Amino acid sequence: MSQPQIESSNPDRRSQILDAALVCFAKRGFHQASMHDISAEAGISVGLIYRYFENKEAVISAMADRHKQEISEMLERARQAPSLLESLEILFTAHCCENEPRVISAFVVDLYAEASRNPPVADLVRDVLQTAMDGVTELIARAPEAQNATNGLSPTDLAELIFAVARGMLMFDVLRPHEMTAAERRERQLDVTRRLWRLLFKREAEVAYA
Amino acid sequence: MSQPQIESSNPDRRSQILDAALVCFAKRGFHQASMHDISAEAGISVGLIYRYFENKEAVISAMADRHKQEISEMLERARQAPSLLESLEILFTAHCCENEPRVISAFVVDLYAEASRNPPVADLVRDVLQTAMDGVTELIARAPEAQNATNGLSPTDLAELIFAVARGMLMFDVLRPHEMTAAERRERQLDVTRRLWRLLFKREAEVAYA
Amino acid sequence: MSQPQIESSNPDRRSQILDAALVCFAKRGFHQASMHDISAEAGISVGLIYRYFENKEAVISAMADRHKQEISEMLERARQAPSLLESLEILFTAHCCENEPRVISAFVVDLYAEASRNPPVADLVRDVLQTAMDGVTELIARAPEAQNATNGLSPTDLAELIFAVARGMLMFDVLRPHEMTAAERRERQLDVTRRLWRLLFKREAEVAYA
Amino acid sequence: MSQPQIESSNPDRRSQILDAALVCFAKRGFHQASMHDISAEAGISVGLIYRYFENKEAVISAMADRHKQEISEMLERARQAPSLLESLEILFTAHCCENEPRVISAFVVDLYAEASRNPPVADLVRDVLQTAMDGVTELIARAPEAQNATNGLSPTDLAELIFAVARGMLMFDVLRPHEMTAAERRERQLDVTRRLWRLLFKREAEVAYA
DNA sequence: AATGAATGAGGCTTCATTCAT
DNA sequence: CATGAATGAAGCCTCATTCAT
Repeated sequence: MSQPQIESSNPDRRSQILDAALVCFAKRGFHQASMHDISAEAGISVGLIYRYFENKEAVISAMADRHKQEISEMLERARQAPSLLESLEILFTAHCCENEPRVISAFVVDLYAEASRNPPVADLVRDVLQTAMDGVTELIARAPEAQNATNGLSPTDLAELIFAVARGMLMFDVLRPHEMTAAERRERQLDVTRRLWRLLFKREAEVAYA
Repeated sequence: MSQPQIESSNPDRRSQILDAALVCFAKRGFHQASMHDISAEAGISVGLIYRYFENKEAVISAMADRHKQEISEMLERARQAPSLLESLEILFTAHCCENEPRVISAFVVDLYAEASRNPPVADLVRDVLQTAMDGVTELIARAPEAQNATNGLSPTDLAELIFAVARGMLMFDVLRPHEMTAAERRERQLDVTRRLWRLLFKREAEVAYA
Repeated sequence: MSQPQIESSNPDRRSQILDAALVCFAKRGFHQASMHDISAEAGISVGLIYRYFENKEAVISAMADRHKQEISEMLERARQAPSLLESLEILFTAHCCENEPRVISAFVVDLYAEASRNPPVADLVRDVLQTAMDGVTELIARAPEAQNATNGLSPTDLAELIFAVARGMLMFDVLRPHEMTAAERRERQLDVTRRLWRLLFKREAEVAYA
Repeated sequence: MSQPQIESSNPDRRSQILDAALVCFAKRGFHQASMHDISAEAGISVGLIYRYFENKEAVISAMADRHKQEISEMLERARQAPSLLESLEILFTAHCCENEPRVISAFVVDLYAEASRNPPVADLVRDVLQTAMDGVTELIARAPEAQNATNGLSPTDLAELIFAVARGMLMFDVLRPHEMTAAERRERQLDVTRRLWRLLFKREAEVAYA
C-alpha cells in the first residue's frame, strides 16, 4: 500500500534529485521550493521524486544527511592540510566553490532555521556541528602552531570560537549581492580566516613583525 | 483600489500585530506561519491585519524594520555599559531575555535566510549589521582596554570578528533544546563572551595570571 | 493552527454542502466524487467546504449522521401510520421521493460499502439499523394485525426479515435504469411490500380469498 | 496502439490477477484499490496486469463476470441439494466460506454500488440476478415442499422475496465486526434462512408443532 | 513474457487576500 | 474600525497507464 524509498536502487537518481533540490532550496528556501520546482530543475516528473523519497520532508532530511557527509569530507580535507592555517582556510571557504557548489550558504542558514522547529533535523545538525568541532579540536591539539598558551583557551574553546566565526561568516555571506563571484567571496573569507588565525595562533614576537 | 497602510494611525495595533507575528515567525518560520496564525495570536481577525499591513510581505518587512530598531536599542545599551566586556555581554545575550523576548534566535536566522532571496530584506539586514558593526568599532576605538595592539587587528577587524562570533552563536542557539531556559542560554553565551574578550583584549601580562 | 468546524454557525451552509454532497455521492460514489464536484454542485468554492468540514472524510461522516436522522424521521412517520401495512409502505418507499430525494439507493449502498472498511461508519450504520429494527419490532408487537401467531416468528425475527427485504430491494433498485421515475420505482416497491405483508400478517382465511 | 487482452492465453495468470483483485477490492473497494495493490497481492509487476487486462475498468468487469460464474455455480449446487431448505441454505451462506472466499459481502455491495453508475456493470449484475432468480423460481416450482399455496404468492414472487432477503442479509454482513469468523457468520445466516423457510414453505399444521 | 521506472493529470487541502456587513 | 465568510490559485501527493529493457 506504500513502499517507496527504493533507497539504494539507482542512487544516481537520488543524487540527481538532491542536486536539484539543493539548487531549489538555496534559491527559494525549503518550504518555498515546490516539488514541481525540484522536478523541473532535475528534468524529471514530479511523480518520480516520490519513487525515491517518501515525501518532501524526506527530501529535506536527505539533504541534511548529505550536508553531514559534505562537512565530513570538508573535515577530512582540513585534516590533510599541511598547516593549521590551511586547515582553517578550507573550513572557511568550503561554501565558495564555483564548480562544485555543495555547501551553499543560503542552504545552510535555512537548514539551521529548519532545525529550530524540526527536532530530527536539529539532532542531525547538532551532531554534525559537534563532530566537526571535535575534529577541529583535535587538529588544534596536534598543531605545533598552537602549542603556545593561547590566552589560556583550551583547544575545545578555540574550536568553538572558530566554528562560531565560520558560521557567522556564513550568515554574512548570505547578505552579499548575488553577483559576487565565488572567487570574491572566497577572498573575503580568507581575509577573516587569516586574521583569526593570527589572533589565535601567532606568537607575540611574530605578531610584532606581521 | 483601496488605501490601507494607515501607516502611523494606531501604532499600538501595528505593534500588537508585530508582537504576534514575532511569536508565530519564531515558532513556524516566515512562510510557514499563516496570516490566520498571526491574527489568532494577536486576538484579532485576519482582515484587520490588512488594515495595517498591505500584505504578508509587508509584515515581514516591518518585522525586519523592527529588528533594526531592536539592534539599535541593544547597541545603545552596549554603548552605555561601563566596560567593554559588559558591552560585549549585552551584545551576546540580547536574545536571552525571559520576559521581553524581542530578538529571538530562530527569527533572526530566518531573517537572514529570507535576506538571501529577498533583496530589500537583504539591504536592510546588511544595513543593520553594518551599523551595529560600526557602533562596536567605535566602542573598541574608545575603550581603554583595547588600547594595546591586539595582534595588529584594527577596531574594524575586531568588530567584524566579534559580530561573526555573535551571529555564529545565535545559529548554535537554535540547535539547543527548546526546554533550555533563557538563563541557561545566557550562561552559555556569557562563557563564550568572556573567552572572546580575554582573547581579544586582555594584555599578555594579565593573561598569564588569569 | 487548525480549528475549522464552525459546527453550529451557519447551519444552512452545512446543509447546503451536504445536499450537494448527497447528489454527488449518489451520482459518483464517495471516493469518486471530488471536492470540486461537491463545491460546484453547491455553487460555492472548494475552499469554503473546509470552513464547515475538516476534510472529505468529515463530509462523509456528516452524511452518515444525516442518514441516521432521515431514518429516524422515516421511522417516526411509520409509527404514525394508521396500519401496519401503511407503516411498511413508508419503510419500503422512503427512497422514492421525487422532490425530496433524501434517502437515495445508490448513496445507501455506498454507505454500506464504506461501512465495510470504515469502522466508525460501520458503528453508526449498525446503530441506525438496530434502532430502526427495534422500532419496527415494537410496531409489530403493538399491531393488531400481527396478533395471530405468524408461523411462530417473534416480532424481532419479523423485523429482521422485513429489514432484510427492504435493504435487498434497495440493492435491486440500484440496478434499475436511471430513466425509471420515482413513481415507477415506488410502484415496484409497493408490490413487494404488499406481498410481504400478506405473507407475514394476513390470516389464512383472508389469504384464501385474497 | 498495442494488442493486449490475450483473452484466453494463460488463463491462470488472469485468475491469479483476479484472485488478487478480489482480495484488494474487498479490502479497499474498487476505486480505492490501486493497480499496484493488486500487483503486489498477486506477486507480479504492475505492467503485467496490462498484458491481461486493458485497464482497471476491465479488471472490474472481469470481476463482475466472475461473480456471474460464481453465482451460477452456487445456483448449480443449490439445484442439486436434496431439499428446498438446503438449497436456500446454500444460497444464503455462499459468502461464508473460510477457505475459498469467492463471494465476499463487501465485494458484492461494492459491485452493486458500481452498477448504480456503470451501466455495463448494471446490465451484467441485473442479468446475474435475474438468472439466479429464475433458477430459484424453478426450484420452487419443482419443490414438493412448495406445493401448498403459500399465501397466494407465485414461485416468481417467492424467489424475488428470497433474493431480497439474501441480498439484504449480505448488506448486514458487511456491518459485522471483521473478527467474526466465517463459521459465526454462517450460523447467523442459517438462522434467518430457516426462519424464512418456515415462513414460506412450512404448512400450517407443521408450523403449529414447530 | 515480465519488469518497474517514468509520466502527468487530477485529487485533497491550505492559505493569502478581498469584501459585504 | 472590525469581522470572518468567501474565493481560487497553488502545493503536495497518488495512481492509472506506458514503454524501454
